[in-house]
Amino acid sequence: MTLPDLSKLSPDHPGHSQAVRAQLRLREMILAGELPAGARIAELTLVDKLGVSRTPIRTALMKLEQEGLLESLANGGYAVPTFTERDASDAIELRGTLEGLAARMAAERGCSTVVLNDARACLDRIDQLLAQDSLNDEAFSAYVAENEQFHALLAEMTDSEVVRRELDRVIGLPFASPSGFVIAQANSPQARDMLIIAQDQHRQVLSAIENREGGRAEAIMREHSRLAQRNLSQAMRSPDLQGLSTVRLIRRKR
Amino acid sequence: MTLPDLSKLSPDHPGHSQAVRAQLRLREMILAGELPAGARIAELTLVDKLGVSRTPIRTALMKLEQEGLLESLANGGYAVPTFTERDASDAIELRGTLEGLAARMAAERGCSTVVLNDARACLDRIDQLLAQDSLNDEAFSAYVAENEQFHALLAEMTDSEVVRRELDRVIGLPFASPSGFVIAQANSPQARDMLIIAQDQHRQVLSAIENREGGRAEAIMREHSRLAQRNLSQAMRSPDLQGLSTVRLIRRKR
DNA sequence: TGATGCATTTTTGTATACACTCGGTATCCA
DNA sequence: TGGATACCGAGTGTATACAAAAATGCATCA
Repeated sequence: MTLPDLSKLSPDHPGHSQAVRAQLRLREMILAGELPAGARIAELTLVDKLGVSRTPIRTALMKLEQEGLLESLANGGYAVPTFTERDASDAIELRGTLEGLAARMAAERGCSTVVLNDARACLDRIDQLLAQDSLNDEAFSAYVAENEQFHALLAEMTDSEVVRRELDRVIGLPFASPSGFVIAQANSPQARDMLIIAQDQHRQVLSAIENREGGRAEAIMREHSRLAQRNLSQAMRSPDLQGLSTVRLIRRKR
Repeated sequence: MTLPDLSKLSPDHPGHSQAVRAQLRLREMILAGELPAGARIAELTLVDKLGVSRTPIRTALMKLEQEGLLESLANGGYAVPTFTERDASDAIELRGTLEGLAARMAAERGCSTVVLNDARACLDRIDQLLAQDSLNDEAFSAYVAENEQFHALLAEMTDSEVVRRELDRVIGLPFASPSGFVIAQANSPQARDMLIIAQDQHRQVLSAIENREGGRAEAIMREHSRLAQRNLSQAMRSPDLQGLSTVRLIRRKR
């Protein structure tokens, strides 16, 4: 499979403020490896590279630090952190734990039928996508979108602003995204099988929530995140996936 | 018991940057209820109140938003959010879940003997404090400090930067602090008993970690957070604690 | 009387100049 | 030659002026 084209160079993200545009551009630059990992990032160099003044750049840097894509240095300033495979693994485990909490809370407290219906519809669409025995790039992108949608709906089901916010935040962490590494094995022999398993877990967690089985719902979501762990480990070991932007950020052995 | 004096008005927090000082001052103002909940906060009014320019105020506002003490409005600007008792409860549950994760990871992966020794020493100091049958204010403050220290050490035990950062963040959330509501029942009849129970859980989780009993460690920390839930519920129902800054932020019924 | 459009004002977004701190280097003195 | 000090530059912290956008109020018209 040809990897999806991630080379939207310098998209201007119109309609946003300078600060947001700077944030988006910077994120792309970091993910693309354009900024040397570990090296200090001077605001003034970014003024040249991005063509905006220091003020929006400063806000963008602060936002990216809170996203975990930059680390703040002792004497002010920021640097691109170096990530280990373990960092990525921990981020996934963290997400799994919080999604487990969300699922349990949804089950115990109950959640509105409208969200449940949305979730069911979302899973139906995934079923349709998986009906074909091999996924083309287009179907695969659609799967990724629907998958993230389902996980977002799960966060909504908690009916807790605190948990929802935190879950959104953690999903935004580097490597923690629910579909961060599924791309790693897009149409390999086992690829579709993995997606089938994931989808079954989706169905099961939804049924657990509907039946008010809190413990079961939590356990399923935790186990569900192990799929991402497997994908991560596979991506790290597959030579032809080393070019992947997400994978490239991870340094083997600190 | 006389409630601890929280009226350090306008401390200048020397040695910090203007931005940090503004952040600290603003936090105090919010906790003290000086800023009307729900109302929009204009930067210019803060320029007058704090005597610094807009730039450090902006950074302070962003930091406080990420702390959960401010919410950002759709068209820019910030407002003091209104919290419900359920928000506070959710924050505590969230902390319990993450501390459970931390304890389990510490148990499963093992952690350095130095941190374990620090933790043991910390618990010994708590034991000493609890040896007296009634705690004066001083001893009580010391307890709060040691308690937070133990929880901080727990975060360190994970040996995972990702989880440690997230846990630190969640502990900073409004109402989520491990000793957020213990103050609520400082020297009531059951007060010391509660602390005794909490301390026993501290001991048990440490032993679980040492014995590599991940599941047990996790369960203990989750249950441990229920003590905070009980304190919260008690604080909300006790009329003479309504003046407490932490409690005052919570609106009954949204 | 109600709604709509415009003008005014308030508030945030952006650019930039200045201040201050921290490293590095070169120079001077012992 | 070694060490200490002074100077210089790079970079962040802060203040402020200006631009743009949004909210407000008023007046006018249907």
